Amino acid sequence: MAHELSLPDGVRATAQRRAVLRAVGESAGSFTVAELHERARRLEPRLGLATTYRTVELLRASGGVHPLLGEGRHTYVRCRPDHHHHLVCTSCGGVEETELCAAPSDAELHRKHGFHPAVHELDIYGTCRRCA
Amino acid sequence: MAHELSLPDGVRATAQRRAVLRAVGESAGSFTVAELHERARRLEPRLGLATTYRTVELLRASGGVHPLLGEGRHTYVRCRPDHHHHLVCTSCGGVEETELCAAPSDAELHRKHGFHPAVHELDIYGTCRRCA
DNA sequence: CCTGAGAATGAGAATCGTTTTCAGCTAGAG
DNA sequence: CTCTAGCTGAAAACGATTCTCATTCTCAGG
Repeated sequence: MAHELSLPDGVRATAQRRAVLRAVGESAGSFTVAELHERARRLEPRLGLATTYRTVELLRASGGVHPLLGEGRHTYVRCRPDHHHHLVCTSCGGVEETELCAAPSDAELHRKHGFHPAVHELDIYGTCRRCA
Repeated sequence: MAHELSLPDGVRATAQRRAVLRAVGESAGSFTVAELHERARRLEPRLGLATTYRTVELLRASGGVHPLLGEGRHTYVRCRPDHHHHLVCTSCGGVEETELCAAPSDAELHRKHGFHPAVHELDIYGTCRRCA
């Protein structure tokens, strides 16, 4: 369960960044940057909002978090390094990961559309077990 | 090819809304609201930015456009009413639609996760024929 | 263990996209 | 044609994100 998040190579390990990393690791579902900031601030009160944004962007670029298509506000979820997609509950806002994936094959996309896929994002919206 | 976009029932057909509709219809790939506003303004110079936002929201709610997970700014693509997904070229920004779809089955999602899927969004990012 | 270079930081200003406000305008039912 | 609820533009307000810059801190190399 506890895949450890880590910073990309070549960036410095500061107390602030560690606090943001831990806060992401402790997060259950989706979160906004402001929520993350508030949570990480309990671990490191000197953490500023700007640094939280900067760290989230680092994590996004290195695949540690994934942005969701939210209504209005931007939310993120923590990501595992392996392939997976998200089950977003429209009732409670919770996000589950699933390894289930059945995207069209690269070959089929290329044959039908001349398209070379690189990555795909599949977010499934619905109702989770708890809210059913 | 030319599925006609239309306004939801019960809203008035004003010159401004018609201009936005035409601008969406003419759009090739993805677009931001600001770009759409600029384009629609050529058809109807008295169109304000706020109305463009309001009309895009109308279209989004009625399924005429679909928001994309962009880097930074929010972009939209025009949508057909039937089921489809998007092939987004990360090189030229063009968006193609595809009817190819292979999301995990409702039954499997329910069995493995207790999740009741309602809708899903699959956006495939890569390189289009032209940019290959 | 020091030290220095430059990476990272917080606070707050600036910026950007989006929504709201409100007084005036207009589509369209009757 | 008339009347009214719905729609509008302009500008202000708003919230999220980025930038600026003086200061602090990390850590590679002595």
